[in-house]
Amino acid sequence: MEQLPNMRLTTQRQIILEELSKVTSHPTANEVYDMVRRRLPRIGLGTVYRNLELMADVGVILKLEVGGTQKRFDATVEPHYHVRCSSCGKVDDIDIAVQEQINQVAEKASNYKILGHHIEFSGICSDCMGKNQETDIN
Amino acid sequence: MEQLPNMRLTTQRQIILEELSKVTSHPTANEVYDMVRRRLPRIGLGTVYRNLELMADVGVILKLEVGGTQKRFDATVEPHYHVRCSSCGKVDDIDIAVQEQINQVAEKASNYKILGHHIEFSGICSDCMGKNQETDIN
DNA sequence: TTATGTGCAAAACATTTGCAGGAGT
DNA sequence: ACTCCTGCAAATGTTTTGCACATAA
Repeated sequence: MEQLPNMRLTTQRQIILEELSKVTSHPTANEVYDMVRRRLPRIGLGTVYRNLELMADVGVILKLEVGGTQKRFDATVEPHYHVRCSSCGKVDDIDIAVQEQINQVAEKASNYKILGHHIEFSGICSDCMGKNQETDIN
Repeated sequence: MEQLPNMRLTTQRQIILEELSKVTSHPTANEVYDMVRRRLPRIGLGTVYRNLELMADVGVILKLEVGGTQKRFDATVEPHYHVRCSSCGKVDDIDIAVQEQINQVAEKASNYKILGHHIEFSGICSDCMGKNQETDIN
């Protein structure tokens, strides 16, 4: 699970990637499934999971393991950071400079061979700011 | 779920907190359950989940939503960062300075009221470094 | 005494997998 | 043709929840 293998170009894969590329909302697998199903009504949820996982392994998309119970996916693979709304669970990009140098700092401070890092901010989005933050915390 | 309510000091809660405080391994709920069960054999897994969640809400412990499928818990509540081994899934602390200032940078770059951030490094731990990294990726 | 907490078991989610038939190359 | 892939459904793994009984305050 690391190199591009004999990976076939199937309709399902094309459409999953197209739909994911259309949005900036970092959808969950189930949300991708819903999006794709409008065009391919007979696609299985398993296929969506298998292909999202596969594309993430190959590096065509990004798998975000952020807070909340579900994994999220992102068609933007360039390194960048995220905010997650503590109230509604929405995830947005944070467009600030990537701190490349902290990998080395972290490597010196640990026994690990550091490969990378991700920053997840938490906060309250402008939508939830208005309504006195209800409940959720998805 | 935010202020200390009429929270009773039960045996279960004391022991869960004691056991979690003994380790630095960021155990999952199930691992805490196993640790606690040695002392309280009849405790239910639901009780462990309920109390870990409750203590995290109140701020006595930290709930880590790092990569992998399970949440992890930490008795150290002071802000600090983590590394996760891409090979075996182990999570360790990374003892580097907390970048307090980036919250403001992020707030300017977004529509969010930023409350905090967490950095998760990924890497290969020294144990996995030796054996040419097997499989897992828990 | 009485509201809160617990154990147990079932339910609810999220994700993975086995398999028989289908489709890229 | 010959793999690899898909749909379907069942299995797995994690977390949550309903309820009757127990217990801290």
